[in-house]
Amino acid sequence: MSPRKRPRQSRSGATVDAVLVAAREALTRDGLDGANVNEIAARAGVSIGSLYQYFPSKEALVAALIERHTRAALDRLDEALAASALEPLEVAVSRVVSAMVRAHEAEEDRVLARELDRLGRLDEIQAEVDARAGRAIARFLEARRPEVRRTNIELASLLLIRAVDLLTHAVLVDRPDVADARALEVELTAMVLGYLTSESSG
Amino acid sequence: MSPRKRPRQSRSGATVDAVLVAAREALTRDGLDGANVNEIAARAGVSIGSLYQYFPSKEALVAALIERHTRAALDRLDEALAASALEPLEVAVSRVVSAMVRAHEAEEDRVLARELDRLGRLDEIQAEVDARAGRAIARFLEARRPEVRRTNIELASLLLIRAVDLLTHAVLVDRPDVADARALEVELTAMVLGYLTSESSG
Amino acid sequence: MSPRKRPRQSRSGATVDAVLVAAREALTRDGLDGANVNEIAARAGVSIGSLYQYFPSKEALVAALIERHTRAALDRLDEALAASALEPLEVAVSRVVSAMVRAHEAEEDRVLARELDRLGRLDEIQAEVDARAGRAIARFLEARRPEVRRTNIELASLLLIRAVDLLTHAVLVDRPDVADARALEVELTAMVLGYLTSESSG
Amino acid sequence: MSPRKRPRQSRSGATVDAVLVAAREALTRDGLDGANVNEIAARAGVSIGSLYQYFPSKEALVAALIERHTRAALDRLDEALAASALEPLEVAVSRVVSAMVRAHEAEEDRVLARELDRLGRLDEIQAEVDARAGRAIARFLEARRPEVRRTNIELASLLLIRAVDLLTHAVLVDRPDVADARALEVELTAMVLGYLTSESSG
DNA sequence: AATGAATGAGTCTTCATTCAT
DNA sequence: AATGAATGAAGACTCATTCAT
Repeated sequence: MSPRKRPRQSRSGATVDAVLVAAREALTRDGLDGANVNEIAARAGVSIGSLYQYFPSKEALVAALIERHTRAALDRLDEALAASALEPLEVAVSRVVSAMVRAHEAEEDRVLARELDRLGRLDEIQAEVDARAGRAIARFLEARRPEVRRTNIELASLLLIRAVDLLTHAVLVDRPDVADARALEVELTAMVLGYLTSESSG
Repeated sequence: MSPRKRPRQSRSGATVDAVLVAAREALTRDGLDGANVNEIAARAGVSIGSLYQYFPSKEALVAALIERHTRAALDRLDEALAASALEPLEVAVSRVVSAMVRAHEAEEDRVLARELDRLGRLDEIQAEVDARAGRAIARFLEARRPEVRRTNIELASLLLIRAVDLLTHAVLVDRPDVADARALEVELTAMVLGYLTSESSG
Repeated sequence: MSPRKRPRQSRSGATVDAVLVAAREALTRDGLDGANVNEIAARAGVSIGSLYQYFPSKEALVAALIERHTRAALDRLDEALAASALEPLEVAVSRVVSAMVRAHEAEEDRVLARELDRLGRLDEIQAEVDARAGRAIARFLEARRPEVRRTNIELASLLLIRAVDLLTHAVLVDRPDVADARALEVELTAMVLGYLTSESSG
Repeated sequence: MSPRKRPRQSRSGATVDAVLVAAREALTRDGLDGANVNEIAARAGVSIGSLYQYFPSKEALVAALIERHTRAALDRLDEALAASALEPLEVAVSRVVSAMVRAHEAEEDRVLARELDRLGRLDEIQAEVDARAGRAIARFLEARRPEVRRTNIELASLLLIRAVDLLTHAVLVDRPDVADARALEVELTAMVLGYLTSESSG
């Protein structure tokens, strides 16, 4: 299920990279089902046989793609959280939101992730990502109490992660006419702060 | 794109309905590309020929499905907004959020809509829905000033619509272990209220 | 195999005619296989059920079409032959050639006939037509001996019928840029006369 | 329209040939629409996937067939014309007619070409063939003046090409009972000679 | 290790024909 | 007699994957 072999030679590394680049392009353009493995191989300048040497199935190829990019996004989140540990809440939230919005400049990831929803495979990766991001955000929220008034930290973490992620996509990709990244950051920061500091009426 | 013919005999209505039901199930389960038109017909207890008599392509079938359910959701939103016109902001937001969360009981719609993103066709439907929902929410927000402090009403409307919609899906469908509809409503209400009443720091 | 019923009422006659007209148009435009019986019925303003009441199969429909138009062409040939019985050979040939070229103004017939080659059904009609036209031409040639020097009258008749027919089509339909009907008649007359009066060198 | 890829391994040549042979048979027997690509592949002992690797559509397959055989016929015509350049007209015509009649031993070509009339694609091939053959015949006729009395050389060339071609088909394929190739050659030679040397009465 | 030819199950769609109303 | 809804066999084409070279 994981790539059949770890690249051992620079040639292999180059091959794997070329395939991944071509695959990202194809997946982003044509979607999960629309993408054509033979075409990906051709665009990568690699024979279909070689591609299957490194990725034993289409699914494995896509999983590798997701994994690579998701981890990068997670690292950025961790960084932003660490960097703003000592800042006031407003500043910290603003920074983290900004980092997440900026991550969408590598927008293909989102498209890919959305495509992948249907692949059982993703669930594993997604679950791991959720867990790691959730833990990081949760730790942040706990540390900010009682300024942060939310009580269900797990739920709050999930909502925040998803809200920033999905809304960034919804605006920057689907409705770029309505706002740019800067305006979006302001609003999202307001939303997150408002949410964190408002009283539960449940 | 639209049904090929209007049913004129009583048989046809039943045929169309059976197809739509089977299609919804299949699309929700297998996605746009995964769904098999022949299988849909079979499950509907209808010949493939009959299916194509009413829906001249797979795309038309899905579009019909989306349209039907999207309009229903819009109607529910309008109702909730009208019903809470005289209520305090907290109550009104709570009601509207609740209505939108409940709309997700017909959750397939969202899955379908997501599938349809790749079909140019949807853009028309989606754009119309956005416009209508956006206008309704915008009117609501304007009427609540200055209690509502957001200034970019168009952007705020879009974010609210999407936030409630996408987060409901993210929780109830993807992570039902984290919260139920009731808990979700509380949090979303907090988020929306917090967002609407917090100060812009942009 | 022949139309299921003879039209007995004026309504039926009108129905049959409407179908035949629509069928001719469709066949000419789309070819034998391309033509769509359901569409023919629709264009004729007749239900598909009614169409099948009068023509029990697509084949029967096409056969009826061919038959009707082929007989008309044959009649024109007979006429031309009769009318020029007392004329000198040059004049007679010119007239007959002219009549056959003009017959192509109802050009659909040729397209139809060509399409029909593949239908076993046509063989019967075509054979009958060949026989009748062949006999008429043969009689004409026999009567013109010894000015007409051809000895294999059956073969000569077949060649003449086909030559005029096929070449008229080849020029007027496929290469209308090369010559018009008038120029074509001159050449065909020369060809036929040259052929009839040249010596066999076999 | 042209083969999708050039065969690079020895296997492929065999595949392409096998497909072409099976296709010719099927097309000749069932016509353009009647022929079944899956069946052609099966008969060729080749997977349907392989067939589509070399011929990306049914149309491309037929076009390849036509092209291959049409060019061969053209070459035979050129040869015959060159070989009889110094002969008396009677001999030259007899030779050329004979060559063209013999070309119909690969008779399927004509059937195929007729089928292809409806495919726009053929027009290109056919136009090129017409032009090349027309030029060759025209040159021949010009060189034989004033023994050849025709004045509209372009028209005469077209008529001769088509007459020999179409009549050969009409007799040898449709009515083999009426004459064999030898008898046909005699008559066609008489027709062509008679046509070329008779006076225009236009 | 790489190549790319070959495979064939799977899918959408069409259309001649039937038959209940 | 007419209608038109329903039928379903059939066929063109795609693409993930295998394997001989």
